Amino acid sequence: LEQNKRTTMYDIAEKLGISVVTVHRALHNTGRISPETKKKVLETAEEMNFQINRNAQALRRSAVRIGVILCCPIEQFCHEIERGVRAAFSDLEPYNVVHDIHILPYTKAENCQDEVRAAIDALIDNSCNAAVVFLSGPTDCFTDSFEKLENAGIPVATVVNYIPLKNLVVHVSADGYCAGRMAAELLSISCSGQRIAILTGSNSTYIHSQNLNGFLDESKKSPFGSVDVWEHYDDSRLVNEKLEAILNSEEPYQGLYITSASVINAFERLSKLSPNKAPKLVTTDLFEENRYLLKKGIACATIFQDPYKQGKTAVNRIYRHLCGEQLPDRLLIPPQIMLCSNMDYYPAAE
Amino acid sequence: LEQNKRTTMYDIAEKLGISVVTVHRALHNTGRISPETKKKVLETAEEMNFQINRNAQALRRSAVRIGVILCCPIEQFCHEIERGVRAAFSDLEPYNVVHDIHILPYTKAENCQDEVRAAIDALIDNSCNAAVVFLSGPTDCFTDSFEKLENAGIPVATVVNYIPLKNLVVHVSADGYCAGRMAAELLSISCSGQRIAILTGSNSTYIHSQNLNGFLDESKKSPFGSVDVWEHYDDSRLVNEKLEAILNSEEPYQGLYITSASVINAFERLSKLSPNKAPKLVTTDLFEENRYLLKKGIACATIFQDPYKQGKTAVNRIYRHLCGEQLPDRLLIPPQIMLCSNMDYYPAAE
DNA sequence: CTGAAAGCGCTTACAG
DNA sequence: CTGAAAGCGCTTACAG
Repeated sequence: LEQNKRTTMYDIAEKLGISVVTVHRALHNTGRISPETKKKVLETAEEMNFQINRNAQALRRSAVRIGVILCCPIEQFCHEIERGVRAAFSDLEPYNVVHDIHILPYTKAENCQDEVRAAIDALIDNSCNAAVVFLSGPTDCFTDSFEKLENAGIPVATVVNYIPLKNLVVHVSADGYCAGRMAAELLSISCSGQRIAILTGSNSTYIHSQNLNGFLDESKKSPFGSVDVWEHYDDSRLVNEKLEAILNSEEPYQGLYITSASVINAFERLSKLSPNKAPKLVTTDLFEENRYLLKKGIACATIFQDPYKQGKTAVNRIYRHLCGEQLPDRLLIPPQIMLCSNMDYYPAAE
Repeated sequence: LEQNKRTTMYDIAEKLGISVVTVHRALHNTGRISPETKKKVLETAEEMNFQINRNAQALRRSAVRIGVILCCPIEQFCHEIERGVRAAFSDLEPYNVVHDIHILPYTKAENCQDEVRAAIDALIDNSCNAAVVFLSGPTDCFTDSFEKLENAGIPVATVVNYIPLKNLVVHVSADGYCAGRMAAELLSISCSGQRIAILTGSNSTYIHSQNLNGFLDESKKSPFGSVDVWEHYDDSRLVNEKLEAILNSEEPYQGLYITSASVINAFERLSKLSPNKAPKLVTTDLFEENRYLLKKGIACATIFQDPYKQGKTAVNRIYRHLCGEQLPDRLLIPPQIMLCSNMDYYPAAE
């Protein structure tokens, strides 16, 4: 049937009396081409409602290689990112996409530096068509390696932590501000007008400050009696010290919001709490520890930032970029509220 | 580089000294082929880790036409399903997929019957390669039309409501049982040991009974003082009558769970409630009415069943089925908890 | 600045 | 039961 017929590059070429190669050059803005020809092609493409056939495109261009570098101190978190990344590649496998995954052990910071550099070199040597990068901690020390990536013309997607790169195509992360607001709103259901404690890393860490700002802004809407912020600077001893202080406060807290992965460090103490007497507890992410606390009724909810989806989305986006799609350069993954009754759906199986 | 090379059907053919056509027949279980040849091909494919190149496959087979029939009395809900369906098609457009969408006005039941039959005929006449179907109400009257679909060999995906069809490939729906559990768990945070009312359609409707069973099962874990079920049989006058009775109950209710779309009918009354005095309210889905109630603090949460995602997933699944992927025949979309602070993320923009 | 030709890996008639 | 040939719509050298 006629209606099944889509416009192809041949149709455009025929209409203008030029070759398909010229059409290709006009559409992809590549090689030398006269401005008038280009203009005519683009107009005609628009007019004939041309949409490139990605099957043909991907078939011709043959295998696409995407490199991935993950380096993160929180093992469970890193593992979920990796699972998401692998799931994306598994979906893309039939489309002739190959991958090059480097999971770097996060031991001493110095060790890691060498390995990050080596991994970046490997991506370039293997002539990857694109890269997905997740690095923890400061990245100033990698400027030389990043420059190599840029010079090799390899487009990059960052996950979780933003890195300012010239060839950055998209940054995928959780919406930490929204997560903080959700925690506050959730606690406000049962703790309106009461005393709240927040146990957090440090206000100078981007994601923690986002959580905190979200929480405080939301608190203005339906005020608590007070909101006290306890920082532990990601020091596991301080985590437990501050937690103890919160639990033994003379004026007791009715609600407690724990940001970041510090639940892992605080787990032993938290697991001994009794569900009915302890403050209403809202945690962050979905580590094994949080699952246990939810099942026991010690935590009433956790704000899940879906690292699986972050990893999966990053790979997907960079692939679609390689296909020529125009997409936004920033993508926020909405946090989700996990209770006991829905947590088995996450992390996603598919 | 050698490592970039994937096994193709030619590689298998060459290895076995047969033609690529025979390999194709073996892999797709089509046409006449000797059992030994077939066995050898399948073994070799496995051994050489053959994965079909879907780009080449889709390119050769040219345009795929997917038909969609939606018929539902709740306009906002139907609209979201449609948006999801269109989003899926928009993603698939570069892959040479065309669509045939029939949104049927849900007026009198009899009217709708004719239109459903006409739409099914249209799908067959246009030689659609697959269909996505969402029908409300009883479907016994359509057996003749369904048979035509079956005889035409058109694979079908159902959304929201299950229909028993021989050519059903996948059914996509929300997990209503989980939604009910989530509502109970959410209310248990602030209403443990207190009196709860559930306003629901009818226990004989599948989705309502799922919500209810989930709620009651979850209640066993952390018991409420009592849980009373009020049925309104989807009669808008009864909705308001029962709601009034709940709100004016001599022994007041501290929590209220409203299943299904009855919030739309109950909206006028609900919107007049004062946030602090009314029972803690948990609603279902994310209609304009729910958004308003969340913003005003009248509802504390709503359990979102993501019709957008249901529609989108259904189209995606049936397409992947056409590509030859083996996928589960049932897909439950996990419900999500919407508060004021995260509702702007839904329905998904992308 | 432009074009002719080959080929990516499949599937679909058609012939035997 | 099996195979030779054409072609889906692009992109990539190569030649001019």
